[in-house]
Amino acid sequence: MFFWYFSIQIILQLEVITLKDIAKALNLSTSTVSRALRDSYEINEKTKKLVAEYAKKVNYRPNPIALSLKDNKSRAIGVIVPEIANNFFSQAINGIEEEAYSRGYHVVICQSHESLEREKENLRHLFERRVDGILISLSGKTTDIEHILEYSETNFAVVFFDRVPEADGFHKVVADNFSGAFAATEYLIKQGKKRIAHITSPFTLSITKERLEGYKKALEFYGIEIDNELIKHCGFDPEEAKTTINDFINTQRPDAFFTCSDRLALHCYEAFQSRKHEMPVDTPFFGFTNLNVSHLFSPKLSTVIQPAYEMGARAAKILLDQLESKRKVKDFEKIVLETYLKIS
Amino acid sequence: MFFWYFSIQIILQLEVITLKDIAKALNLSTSTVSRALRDSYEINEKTKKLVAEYAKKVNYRPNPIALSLKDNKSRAIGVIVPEIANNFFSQAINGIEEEAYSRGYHVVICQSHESLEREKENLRHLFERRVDGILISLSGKTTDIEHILEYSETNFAVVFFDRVPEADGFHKVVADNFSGAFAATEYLIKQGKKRIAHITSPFTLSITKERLEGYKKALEFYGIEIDNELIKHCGFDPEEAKTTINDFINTQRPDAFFTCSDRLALHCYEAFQSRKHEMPVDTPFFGFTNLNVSHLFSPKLSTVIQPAYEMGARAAKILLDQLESKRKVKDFEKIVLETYLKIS
DNA sequence: TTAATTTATGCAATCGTTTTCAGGATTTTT
DNA sequence: AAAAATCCTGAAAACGATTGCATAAATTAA
Repeated sequence: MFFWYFSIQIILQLEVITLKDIAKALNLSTSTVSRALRDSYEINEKTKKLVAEYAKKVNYRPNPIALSLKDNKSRAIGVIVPEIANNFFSQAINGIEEEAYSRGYHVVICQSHESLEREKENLRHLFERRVDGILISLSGKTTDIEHILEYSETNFAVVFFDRVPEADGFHKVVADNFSGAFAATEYLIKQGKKRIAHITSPFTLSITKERLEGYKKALEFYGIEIDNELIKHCGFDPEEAKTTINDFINTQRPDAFFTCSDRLALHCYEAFQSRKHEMPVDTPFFGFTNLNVSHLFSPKLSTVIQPAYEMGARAAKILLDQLESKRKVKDFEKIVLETYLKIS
Repeated sequence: MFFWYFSIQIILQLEVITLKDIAKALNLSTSTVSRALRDSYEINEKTKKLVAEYAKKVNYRPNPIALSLKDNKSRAIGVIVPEIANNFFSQAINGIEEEAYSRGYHVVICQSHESLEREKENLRHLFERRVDGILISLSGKTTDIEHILEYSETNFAVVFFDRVPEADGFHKVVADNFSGAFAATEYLIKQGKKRIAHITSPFTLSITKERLEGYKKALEFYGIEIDNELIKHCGFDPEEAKTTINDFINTQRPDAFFTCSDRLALHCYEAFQSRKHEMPVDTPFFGFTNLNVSHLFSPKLSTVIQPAYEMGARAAKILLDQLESKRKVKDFEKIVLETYLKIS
């Protein structure tokens, strides 16, 4: 008896109601029901009310797939980031999801794992799945955006964030990498450091150049000569990066570190640990990362924090606004968000 | 001239080809084309070849939305986790995505932010969007699974991972929390510690109970009396947790910490830092976390590592196998994966 | 040669929704 | 009272793919 009641309840809950069901129940046509629900002026108030009440009662929800097919929109957006297991990107994704879900969009997340091939695959995948647009932060191996241009026409809007291409004609949301790097370097200089290492990513990335520029300008501003030997670009292969950094520390003996990413900060720490006895314990580290545990590190890791959540939310907003605007956007925005220092 | 050429190229690339287009071009009907592409025995080999070649030439891809509408499947699965900005979960998601994408499924990720309300919203959202099934790790506030039962009938498979409900009748993939906690506690005991604090989550979570059990059994095994004052359950409000932990350290003066999550480990560290002068520098910390930077902490943080990637991949595999199997699954698996210690 | 069979293809319905067009019923205008 | 305008409503096509059924053509059997 009890079980029977339980089953019935489940079935009622699960029954997926269509327009046709409502039409049949109320002895109307599907078109009338459809119009009534969208509050069309053509439909009698009484009918509207009847339909609305019944729809509510049976918990009617339009089938999003049917809608997608109809108007060739999926109400889903794609996100391509290098790694999800990275605080900066996962925070950015939080921002993206918040904006997207609140506007009724789905978010499909892909990872390029710093590979151009994977990035291309992701793009194809998302395109074939008919997402309405994408948000992308370029992989470390991406040197041009031919593969993105292919898709970036009508119906398929693209917004770049964080790691953006040089080309004009796109919406972009970035952090003020120059100022962040300047401030970090300035801080280290004011600590009395003279041989500040800058360990950074390959030149292909926009952020690399901007941060390097900030580093250099700060040195220049404080009258410290730029020593190119103290600037090290590291690729994405972990083993290679480790060796590079080890050699670097061995030969250069910097008195402070300014690194460009989580990844590189960690490599530096490891190299540092393994030669701890040879180096001052209070060697300051500065990183361009959103690690939320940096203050627990030893030696302390100070960081340039980027407003990751906001970056994601802004980028998503721009994308969705563009998708929902009738006319094609002609003036492309580049939004630059402030960074701030977290001194540990 | 150059520009014109450029535009044409773009248009060719973007043209979305449908069966109808192919049919028209080859003077066949859509049904013939459809059957030819699916290699039906009814179609002449020559026709098949013709169609296949043309389809390839114009880069035909079936519209997944049309397919979804047809057979009432979206080939998308939903994932609900408490937070994405947590190494354990982002690694698990990596595993899920790998498995799902390789089998042609989309993954839609939602965060419950440890809130039952959000978890319900996520479920509704995913259900309305017609995902074929979900993978879920329960929020910290979830005490029963009524809201999931509602959906867990035909066409909507559910697999739990990590934080699972007690109820039978579901697929579950978990870590061996008991053994992990036992091993961690054992390690601390062998370090000569007697007053090992266990800071853990609310009792609602499966992992809380299992880890607590491991902790207790280890103490028991080594003949140390269990002091309930050394076991502290902490809710999810950060401020409250901080105060609780501060008071706890103040009154209990433990000589080692074993925490149940990233979150709690960090709170402990902060409390510890603020009373550093009163406590031994070599106080050992052990955490149940997948933080990949734990060895850089000071004091060192040893961790019980869960095979997050594998957990995600296995859970996804079970879900997809179930979705693709004709008959309804009757025997539910519970997979328990080994943990291992990372001593720092 | 005619009937039976096989082979190859097309028509039309289906999935759930929106929307154009057409028309019946009622009301207003002349 | 007839014509015009207004108000409601429904049939049907469309989105892109699959599939049961019908049928024309070609082949084989009688």
